[in-house]
Amino acid sequence: MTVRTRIAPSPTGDPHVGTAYVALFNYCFAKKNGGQFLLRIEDTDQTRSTRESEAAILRSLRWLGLSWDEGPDVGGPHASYRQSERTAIYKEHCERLIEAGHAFRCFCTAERLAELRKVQLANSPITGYDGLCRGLSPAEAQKKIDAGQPFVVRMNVPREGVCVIPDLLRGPIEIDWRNVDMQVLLKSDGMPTYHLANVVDDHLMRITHVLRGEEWISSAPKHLLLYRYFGWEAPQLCHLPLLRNPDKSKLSKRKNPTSILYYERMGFLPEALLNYLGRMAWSMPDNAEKFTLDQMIEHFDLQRISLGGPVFDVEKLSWLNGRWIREDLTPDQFADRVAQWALNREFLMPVVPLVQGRIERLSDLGPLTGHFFAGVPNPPPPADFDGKKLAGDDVRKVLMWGLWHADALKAWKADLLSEALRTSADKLGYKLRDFLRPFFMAIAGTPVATPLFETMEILGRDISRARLRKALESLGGVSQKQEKEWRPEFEAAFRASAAEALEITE
RNA sequence: GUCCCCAUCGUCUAGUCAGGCCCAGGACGCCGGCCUUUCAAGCCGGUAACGCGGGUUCGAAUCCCGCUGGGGACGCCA
Repeated sequence: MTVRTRIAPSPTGDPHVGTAYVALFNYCFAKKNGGQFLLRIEDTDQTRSTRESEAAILRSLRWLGLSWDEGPDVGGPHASYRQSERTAIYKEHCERLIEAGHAFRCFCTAERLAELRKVQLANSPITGYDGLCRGLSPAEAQKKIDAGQPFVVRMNVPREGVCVIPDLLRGPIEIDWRNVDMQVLLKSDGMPTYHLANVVDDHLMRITHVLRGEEWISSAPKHLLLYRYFGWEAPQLCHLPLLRNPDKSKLSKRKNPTSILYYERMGFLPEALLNYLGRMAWSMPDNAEKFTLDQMIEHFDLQRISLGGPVFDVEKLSWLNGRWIREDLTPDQFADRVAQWALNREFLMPVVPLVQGRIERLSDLGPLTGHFFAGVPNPPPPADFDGKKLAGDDVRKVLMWGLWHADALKAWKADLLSEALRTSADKLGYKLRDFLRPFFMAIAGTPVATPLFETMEILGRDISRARLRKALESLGGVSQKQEKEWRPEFEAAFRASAAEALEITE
């Protein structure tokens, strides 16, 4: 049996370094064993998935040097590799489970479930579906369906005994079935949940080994149970330790840049980033710091994974990147890399309309566009942030609002930024011109620069956010207490926003 | 709160499975020095860890138990 692994990202945002990390391990494991590595898009969340995000993920993984034997762009014998195009398959499998008595239709409303949850939390430590609809007779269920009542499909779960999860790294993990919820398998919109789609696809696509994040351990019993219900052999499971923020919590964009696009724009070489991810929880037999993807494959061994969650340390990544730049590029290659990175049409064309009309000599380009090539530089001195109408504490407040927008905005587009910041200026009673000055200082480092919203779009969400954050820090930072004081006003301004993209989602 | 996972320098880690070679090695960072027209880079040196308590053993970072600490999961998100 040939080894087959996969990475199954959900296209709901910027490509995440955690995705690359898990992909790398799956890739190395497959290649080490002469097997195949697949890419499958898990876009079953219709409200959050976008084609744009999917394209960015594919592009980023390729940029890193990872390739897949089967996937939505390259096809393969088990197409489609996009779950939204496989809904008939999931429905049919779900039907099978219902007929076999392994699943049931549930007509409970969101309100009832919320109420149930509240009562449970108050009375016991266990939450979860109470099984009300499981008792419905086929006739009763049919009557509700005929009446047009929306429903989901839930799986039956044993009420006693333990589930043993054979984890390749941790040995058997035991979880009591009591702690496993009657998971929804098919949502009321007809889409499968992760649990169903994942199991069905991994089986149909002949996946033999599932290397995934540790966060999945607690739902592994559901997956194992589904394999059993279907009468399928489950793949080998291996849960990788999670990448962490410096405070040890699971790596998150609020605390750390997590987008691969950020690292690309910051000027990290793909081979250095991949090398660094390979140093997360894994080591070469000789403890080498620097190695290529091929070297990693050659020496790859699951036993060399350490289980403590590694902190993603940008300092060390930078050091490693420096070594790759200094030690592995000829002058010619270095020049090519610089061209690839920024001196190319793809990057420059969006910049051109921002500069062509405002220069007299080409040499004006340096000072005018330096901020496009600067990563996250040190901000100007605090006094430079003060304008005539907006100064001191208000500067920090305004930048804080900007940071909140950077977290909340559904897409990082100039028009959305424009709307968000114009509305903010209005709500806070500033003229746009006064309001924007701190942003120019934080983003471009000078009040004389390319148009702000377009500039921020080109720089990307993570770079922009990092610059805002750094500017705020240089201005003395914002205490949690202060943040709490300011937040309600911001939320009040946008919670009921007419523009959906500006809504605050907590 | 409940369930589960984890535990070596501030951080990434080697060593743990097959106990002695470890009063714990390497790397990042930091500090100092050398080199040098600056700054880097490079070279040399320093700083700093087996979470705690019990066992088992002639001997424990390594095995067992407890505690503590950290993390994850408890969604019609993945």
